[in-house]
Amino acid sequence: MDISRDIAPETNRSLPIALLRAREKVMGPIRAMLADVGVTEQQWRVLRVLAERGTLDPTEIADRSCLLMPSLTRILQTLQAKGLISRESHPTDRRRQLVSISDAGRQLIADNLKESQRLNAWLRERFGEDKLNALLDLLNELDALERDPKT
Amino acid sequence: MDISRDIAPETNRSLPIALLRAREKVMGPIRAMLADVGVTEQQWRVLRVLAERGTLDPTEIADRSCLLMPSLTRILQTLQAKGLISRESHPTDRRRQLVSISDAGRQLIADNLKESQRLNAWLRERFGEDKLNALLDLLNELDALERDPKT
DNA sequence: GTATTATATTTAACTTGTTAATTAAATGCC
DNA sequence: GGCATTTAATTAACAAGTTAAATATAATAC
Repeated sequence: MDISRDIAPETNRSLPIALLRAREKVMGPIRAMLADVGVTEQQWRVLRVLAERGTLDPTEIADRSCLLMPSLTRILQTLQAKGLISRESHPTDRRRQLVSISDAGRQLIADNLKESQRLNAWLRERFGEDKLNALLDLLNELDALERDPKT
Repeated sequence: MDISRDIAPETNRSLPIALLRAREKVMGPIRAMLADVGVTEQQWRVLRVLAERGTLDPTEIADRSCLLMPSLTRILQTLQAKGLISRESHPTDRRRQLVSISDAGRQLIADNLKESQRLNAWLRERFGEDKLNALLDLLNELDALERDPKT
């Protein structure tokens, strides 16, 4: 019973693995940069979303930064303890919160924005602008597929 | 000081986020399938690598399944406790181990292979064979870039 | 042969991912 | 109003990701 020939794609033809490897390739240098500042990749994502969109409630932050709520809960606690965000309760709906980035948070982003852009530029140059755009288009298109493969 | 205009790509143009979302789209159904069997996505990757390549040492398993050694250590312990793999020490190098999939492990793969292939087929059909291949090519090409953007 | 260096694996400590359960507040229905 | 139903956020429990340090064995240098 040799199962090896029945097994689906080789790892470099396996989409999940290929996505994982590609992500690691791109994130490695960014993680290294952030480690020097003492924030994780996920904390950085949250800060950037808040800097981009302003005050948001946790549900929208989770959506935009691709984090699940339980993870976000912990991350917001950490960021607040570090003084990088502030939270207040929603004026009319007491279940919700309003989260804002602090001046220190904005400063942290400003301090690392240039290096972040440099890494992006390196990728664009090394990989090619056209290929990068093609890749992003394909990924977004994939993400836009309807959800349920059972139907 | 409005930082929002300086901030790099929108999230749907951010490669790390796009890779994350795409991966979640692809892995969601697979994870659901595996949850029914009681193995995680990572445990499934390890089992498949062992089924494909036969007996391997942990270092090579880690490389092929895209796991870091500390994670793999824990996963191998779990898989052994479940009786899905067996381990013996290397005959000449006592630092190393030799890991093999067990009959139960092979059976688990056999039991889920068809559904796994069905999910792959769904993706190929829904997304398009050509696009899928183009995506895999781009991802592999990205992964093949030299590592260090500092140079 | 012994000391040094390198390699394979594990452990530790902390953060996040994931699913399920819980709490608290709002909404809808009668 | 009172009660079931939704919704926002948190907590709990366990698996995995990540970095650094520890352990054990091999290989190398002298």
